[in-house]
Amino acid sequence: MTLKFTDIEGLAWGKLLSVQAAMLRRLEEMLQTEFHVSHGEFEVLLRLVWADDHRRRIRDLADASVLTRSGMSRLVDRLEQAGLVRRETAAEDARGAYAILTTKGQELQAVAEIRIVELVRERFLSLYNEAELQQMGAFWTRFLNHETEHSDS
Amino acid sequence: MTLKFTDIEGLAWGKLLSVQAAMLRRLEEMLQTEFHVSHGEFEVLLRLVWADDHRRRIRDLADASVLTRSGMSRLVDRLEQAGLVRRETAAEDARGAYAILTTKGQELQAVAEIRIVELVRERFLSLYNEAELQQMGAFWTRFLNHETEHSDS
DNA sequence: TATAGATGATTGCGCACGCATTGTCAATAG
DNA sequence: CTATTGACAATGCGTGCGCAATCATCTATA
Repeated sequence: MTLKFTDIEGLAWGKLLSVQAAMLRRLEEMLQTEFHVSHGEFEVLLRLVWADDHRRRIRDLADASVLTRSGMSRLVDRLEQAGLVRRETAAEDARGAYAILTTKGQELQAVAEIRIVELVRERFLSLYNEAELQQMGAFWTRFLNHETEHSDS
Repeated sequence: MTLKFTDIEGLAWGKLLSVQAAMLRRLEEMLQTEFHVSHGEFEVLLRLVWADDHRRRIRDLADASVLTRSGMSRLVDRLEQAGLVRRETAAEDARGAYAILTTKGQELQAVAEIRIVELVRERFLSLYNEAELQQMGAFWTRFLNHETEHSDS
């Protein structure tokens, strides 16, 4: 057990950071210039599209993201301001609030997703064949399973 | 060319985001609690360790990072405040300034790096064998080469 | 040499975030 | 039924960042 990364480790780990930084920068830029939403905001729209009735509790949205509840509360503020989402206090638990996708939000999400798929395919996925993509997926699944098993912090 | 990701694409791309988010959260937390520096601040210390004379221009540090010049200027402010770095105006170009590692900064970097290697090995690298790590490295190298070729934006 | 334009670092301003707190409500115990 | 405890969302405050403007300096051109 040495104190520095080996060359192989340095490539596998260090460059992983660069890859995702490069891709996220591009995505952020595209979403901002074409749709005036941040990547985080788009992710919320996407989760609402996936959800039953196009609605999710603020708490759940926060837990599923990198943000805290307060951060998510304000992110929903901005989406509401932009008319992409509306709020509704929960019928079954008056403490909670739902964020609900509006028609406008749904439309924006659909178009933005098409552009994202285009961009990710063009700059990332197209560099690998089917078998390689499958292998990557297997790598990540292994990591995420291990993560949820060991420490659900 | 369909409008949505295939399952394989969704794994290879979507989960990549989760993997690196999970790892970065852990690293941030460790660096903050054990060494009171952010991940970005540590990265600057690391670059200074690598540099000749342990000194780099603020401009170069910014370009090599995700930050703008102004952001890097303030990051160096904080490192200076903490006594990990000192500033010096450049002899060869009086517009510029160097950030220079202090002994204290060098010591902190050395210890922190050991912990980072430990953590990354324990939670990520240890899940894969040598061949798999090599393959990952090849994947990332392919991406980064393609990226620098095509659009140096 | 004089001057226009480019470049490096810094700073004012606004924004998004986390932390800690508050207000509201639900659930459980007595 | 009441009191205590815990959970959800919202908000005040502090912080780190980008953008744009500024100041100092370098470089290129006439």
